[in-house]
Amino acid sequence: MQETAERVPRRRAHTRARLLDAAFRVFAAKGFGRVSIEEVCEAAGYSRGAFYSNFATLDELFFALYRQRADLIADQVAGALAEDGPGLDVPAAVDRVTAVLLLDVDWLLVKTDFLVHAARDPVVAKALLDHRARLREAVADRLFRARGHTALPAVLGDVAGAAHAVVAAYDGVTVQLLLDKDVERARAWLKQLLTALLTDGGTAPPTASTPSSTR
Amino acid sequence: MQETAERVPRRRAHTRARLLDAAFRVFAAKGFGRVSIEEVCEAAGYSRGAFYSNFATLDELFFALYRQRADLIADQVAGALAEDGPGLDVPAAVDRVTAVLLLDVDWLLVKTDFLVHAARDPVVAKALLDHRARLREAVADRLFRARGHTALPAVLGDVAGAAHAVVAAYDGVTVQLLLDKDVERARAWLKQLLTALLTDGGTAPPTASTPSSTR
DNA sequence: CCCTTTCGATACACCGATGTATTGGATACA
DNA sequence: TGTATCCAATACATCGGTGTATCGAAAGGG
Repeated sequence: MQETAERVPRRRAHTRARLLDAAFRVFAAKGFGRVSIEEVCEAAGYSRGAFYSNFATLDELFFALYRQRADLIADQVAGALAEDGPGLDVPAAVDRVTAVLLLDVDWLLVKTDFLVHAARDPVVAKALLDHRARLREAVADRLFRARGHTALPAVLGDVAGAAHAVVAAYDGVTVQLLLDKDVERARAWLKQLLTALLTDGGTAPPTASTPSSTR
Repeated sequence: MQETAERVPRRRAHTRARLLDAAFRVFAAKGFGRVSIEEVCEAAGYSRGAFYSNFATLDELFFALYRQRADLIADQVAGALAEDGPGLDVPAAVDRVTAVLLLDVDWLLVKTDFLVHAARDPVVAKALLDHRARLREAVADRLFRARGHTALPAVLGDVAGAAHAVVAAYDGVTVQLLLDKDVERARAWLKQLLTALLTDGGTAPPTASTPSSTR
């Protein structure tokens, strides 16, 4: 509790924010399924009264938490994608995006928990699908603007198909990262995958050696 | 309890098997985090005594369950990969493998639950990484045997790199499948992705139209 | 066919978490 | 400053799940 002289505009908002932050930490550490309301409150420095005053259920808090962080990430990605002119090179954009996407393993943990949760609740699934669609559209727009500078492989179909592939690659790399916790390797690997997907054939192995065999 | 006259060699094995089957159903339906020991026992038609006689904890059962099913799938995949001669075409193998891999959404649900579980327990993570490594090796062997018939894109590096990419693609498609539950689409999409990854550039868009834009 | 061993059912004691109802103190507004 | 409102803390009743200890019955071996 080290908020020195932090002005509180309306304490409700403050409480809510602290609960969300605490929830993130606790969820990341133990997983949604193994967390009790009490634990979240304790981590936030509140009693259960505060929780029930702000949320009806743990699920509701989880949903709010996901929405908050996901929107934040989406903005960062959009920013990274818009960062350069209309038609510049894809590899640079790939670099910036991978830097943003694979930053925080804790977020990936929470995100995957949320996926598992969404997979069993159609309403939540809808929300997640919407979020993913927005991300894909941002990617597709970017690819569309870069089209002509870098030709896409025909196998993927149109630009939307390529965007789909980008997201799939991201998800795939995430899984491996969750297990080996090697962020740098994951980032290099994602770059390589995206390069393989977005450029034609054996054009340019940019740098990095293959993420080795065994691991 | 309709086991008519089923001979029981040693009932312990039978009980264990039924518990595992029940666990699979219950885990798939509600998610590991939301399942109690009692629920599993009830679904299996046993009392908690049977459970504690066979397992020490729910985690242990979950681990056993994963191992059982994962080995089974691994065998099926190995079979699908070995099915044709030394150097035949990759696309055919891709078809057979996707048919095996994306068969059962329930299994994907349980598998993802297990991933989330493993991501927070190094011992379990190790087991899962080993299993994935075995799968990758099977794929790599197959690709190695096909090498020369179908050239791999240079961006992926060696055969092991390509195998890595195959698994990543599988994982990526799985995520989308868990949300939209559209197995056919997922299968088509995985084929397309693998084709894009394993063949050079704009060779041959085999059939299927791109999995559409918006969804 | 009996006797031993093994396995699963039942009963019990024990938390830990939940949700609600109530209370006291802070906050905003006049 | 006084007052009405809002919000989080506390107390309480309850429930579902856990693990253990005990018991009865089925299996298997002689």
